[in-house]
Amino acid sequence: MSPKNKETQLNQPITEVDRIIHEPARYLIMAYLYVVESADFLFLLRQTGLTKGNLSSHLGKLEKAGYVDIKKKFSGKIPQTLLRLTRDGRVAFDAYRASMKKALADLPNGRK
Amino acid sequence: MSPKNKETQLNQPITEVDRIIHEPARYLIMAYLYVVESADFLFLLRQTGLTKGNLSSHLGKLEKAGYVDIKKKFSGKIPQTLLRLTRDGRVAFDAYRASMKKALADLPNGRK
DNA sequence: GCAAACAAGTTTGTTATACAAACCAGTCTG
DNA sequence: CAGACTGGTTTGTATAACAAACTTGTTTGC
Repeated sequence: MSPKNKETQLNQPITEVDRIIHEPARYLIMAYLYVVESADFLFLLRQTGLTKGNLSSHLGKLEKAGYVDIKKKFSGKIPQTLLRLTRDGRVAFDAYRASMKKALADLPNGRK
Repeated sequence: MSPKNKETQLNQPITEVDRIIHEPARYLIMAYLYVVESADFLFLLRQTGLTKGNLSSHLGKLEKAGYVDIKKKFSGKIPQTLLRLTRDGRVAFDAYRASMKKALADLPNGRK
């Protein structure tokens, strides 16, 4: 009924993973903000390859989660949206990466 | 307009990640099948902590993706559902883990 | 021997999500 | 000054995850 090894019990950090960051598009956005500190909408648009609508809505979610700070300015007469990771965002991103690494590591090998 | 570092260009393996496996519940299911080779529905139910409905539907998706093989038997008079990873499933799982590890590694450090 | 409880799942319904397409306000250009 | 372009936001749709309700059959209590 049960498998041979009744003791099998995996660590399950993956079930508690931060869903906000787990979404690949948002991971990517956060990864960019993580390394560049601050960027504008169009930079992220180009780099991530997302559509504008998508980028906008993911940024909205990240803002709502408190992970990014959105500031709207004018650069001359042109509106410009400036994005940066908040401290919380940086912390959450580090935590996500650590927890995923842990989930991905240490799996017994199983059999072929 | 753009951030200071115009060269910034991350590897973006994360955008091509296998969405079937990326879902934590399914990752967990596959991880169990990966190590135990074969298990029944109730074993997975207990181990994963998913509800029956959820487990059933995730298994359905994994089957449709060709990642798990579902066999229904009777154990005496009691119906029993036997699950195992297919070869494709094992390969995909390995690939997913490799690709996520890569995405999680090598991020420049950014600034505080 | 039949009613109620249980086993092993599946189906259904709700809520949320990702995504692209359409839209919009304002600016620049020929 | 008409049309194209910038820099986005809003809207619509299809999928998804999840829990709750249901189903088919079996076992147990009375």
